[in-house]
Amino acid sequence: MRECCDMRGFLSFIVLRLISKKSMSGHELSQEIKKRKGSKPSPGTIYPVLKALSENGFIEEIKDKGKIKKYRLTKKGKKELEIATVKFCQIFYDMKDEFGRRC
Amino acid sequence: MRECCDMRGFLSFIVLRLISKKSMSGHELSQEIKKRKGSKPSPGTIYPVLKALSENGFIEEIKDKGKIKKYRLTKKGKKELEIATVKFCQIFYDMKDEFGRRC
DNA sequence: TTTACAATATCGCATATCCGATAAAAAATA
DNA sequence: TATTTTTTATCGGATATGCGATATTGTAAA
Repeated sequence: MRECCDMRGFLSFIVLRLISKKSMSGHELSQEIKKRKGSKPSPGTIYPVLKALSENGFIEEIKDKGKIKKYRLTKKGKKELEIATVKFCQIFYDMKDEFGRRC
Repeated sequence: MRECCDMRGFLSFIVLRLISKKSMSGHELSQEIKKRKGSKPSPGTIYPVLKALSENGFIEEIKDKGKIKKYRLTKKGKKELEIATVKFCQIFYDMKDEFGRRC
């Protein structure tokens, strides 16, 4: 075991959540994720995730020329995020207390 | 993509959390996880996880008569859970609001 | 004791996740 | 425009995660 509870997985979920609040580029996402997780996802991690989310119609590019490509949620993506959030809350409902204590 | 955000991973974390509240057997854990996630982990999933956690000294058996083994956290396991919980809160700190709204 | 059942254990397989290296493209700067 | 830097894209490989099938073990019931 590499490390118990290294919080793998959930990267798509985190990305959807971050984008839902503010349109972001791959690079910005990487930086925000580094802030939270401590480690920055490698380019080989983040871009394939964005590609997959894109291909599945959950996010879409907004690119005005001269600027870095950013992503925003689609309608489908919003639905997906809502579903995932509900699931998350069901699974971790008792983390509420932890958050209350720690944040 | 199987499904975006299917909440894979985190099984060890969930197990540690559940056991931290109440000593449980593999079977009980499966049932509680089914309640939360909707799907029950297969025996081929849950028992290897318990074995790994055990071998790493995070949990230990309390065997009261019978074949039903229950597990409890060790001191090392408590530390590990604390570390993981802090990390979790850092990554998902803004889920606090969601919990507030939904639970 | 024999049978039936429930809980646990293990195996092989499929897929997902993530990384590092490398390349390409775009933007910024000179 | 030419050059450098930043950002994005892709590929191969390593490891993790989880499933289903099967076997084992222990318990209770017949």
